[in-house]
Amino acid sequence: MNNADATVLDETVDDEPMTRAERREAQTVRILEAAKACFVQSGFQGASMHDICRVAGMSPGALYRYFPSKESIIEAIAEGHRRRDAELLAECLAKPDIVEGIVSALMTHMRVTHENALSPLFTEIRAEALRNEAVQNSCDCSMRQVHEMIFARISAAIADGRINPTVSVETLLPVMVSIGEGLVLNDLPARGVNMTEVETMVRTAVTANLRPVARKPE
Amino acid sequence: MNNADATVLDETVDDEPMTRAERREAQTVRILEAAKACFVQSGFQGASMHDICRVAGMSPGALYRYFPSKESIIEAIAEGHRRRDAELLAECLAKPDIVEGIVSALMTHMRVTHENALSPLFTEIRAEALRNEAVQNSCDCSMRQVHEMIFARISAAIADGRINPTVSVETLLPVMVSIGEGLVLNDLPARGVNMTEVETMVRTAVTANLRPVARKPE
DNA sequence: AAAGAGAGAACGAACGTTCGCACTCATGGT
DNA sequence: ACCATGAGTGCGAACGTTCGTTCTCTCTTT
Repeated sequence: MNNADATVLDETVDDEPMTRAERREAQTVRILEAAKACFVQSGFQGASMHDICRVAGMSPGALYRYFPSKESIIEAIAEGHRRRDAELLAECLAKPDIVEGIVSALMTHMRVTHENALSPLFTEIRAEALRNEAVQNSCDCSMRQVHEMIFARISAAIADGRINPTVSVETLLPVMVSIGEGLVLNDLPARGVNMTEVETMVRTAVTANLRPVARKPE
Repeated sequence: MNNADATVLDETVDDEPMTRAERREAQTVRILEAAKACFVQSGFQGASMHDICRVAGMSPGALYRYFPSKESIIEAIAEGHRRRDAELLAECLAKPDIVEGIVSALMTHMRVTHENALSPLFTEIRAEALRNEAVQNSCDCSMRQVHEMIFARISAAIADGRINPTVSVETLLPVMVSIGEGLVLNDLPARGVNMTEVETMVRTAVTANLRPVARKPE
């Protein structure tokens, strides 16, 4: 937080009165958004509570009514991140064709991350997970969910003879997830890479490794 | 640096006398190794100079004779990392077959990173690059070198008709580098993933996207 | 004697957090 | 319909701690 962006988060001026609970929820979101902005700019350890207070437009005393510590804010952000990721993935994997499901999961993840400029936050969370146990658990949980979802679909496809992968599922899964992480972290759209071509590459790679078996129409 | 590992870096007891320059070099290395250990455990921002001093077995006054600031230590580490990566890559890419060159570059990078437990440090450097300009430059420089090396080889192979890639080189490069980063960051060997199978997957994916053209023996 | 290397107390700044106090507002007894 | 009440909310100074760094002094080497 080097620069003096004392400008506060967009002050949504709504005259309509809020209940206590509504206001509380709104303030919580406000703090989390401010914290995300600060963490992206300075890192979890580099951003100070005073920074977050300034961006959120409230005093330390007020902020501490909503979160008991800096760490609890970090955990809330990591957890929110995890939840959204899981939802997104489940949606994409719902496609009937498994290759298309995986390709769309990868591409959508990249697109959404880029559109919301989440790649730095993701990088930060990944580093923090190395030493913060709560964040670590959040990441592990996320990873486990992803694995379970894809594992179920791939195992079924293998059993049905719809695909004939080059290697075992135990290898297939972590490698594909790692590749996805690499693609997301690098924020290729921001670097002007042609996303249509990326999709071609991804589809080619996934297809080559899953080796879908041609099925005759019933 | 929560735990009280006052134990100092392995005190290499060498009785043979050293020249001033030799001792200076040895102390510099000693500090860098201590710093790496602290940074891996607590992050660049989380590790304190006192932590580094304790692990290096010297006082703050002594340490500051070698590095003018904490940031200069971080920069030295990032730069050293970059240099070693570039050397390693150049070595692997020297293989005559371009597919095998890329595959071995990826696999070697993963193996070396795992053997030296560098994945956490790499994660840390990547996060720090988001806000530290010097580290950012170091990473950019590394990335540029990698791109140039692979670009030269791929372009030549295309011009010779030895490969016929699915997409343009401009997409091929960043995607392959991103995938490599994802694989390295995730430290698959540490998670018990079968590296032979990983190699199969990587080779399949690279081959499918580069599409080497079969050549008749001359 | 001059310069290099090391020790460790000490510095000001900044950190996460707490405290005391003022204000707001939903609520229930009248 | 009213206002007394108490919990909810906000402020900002202040706390104790820890941070990166500096200083002064003492040895060691040339």
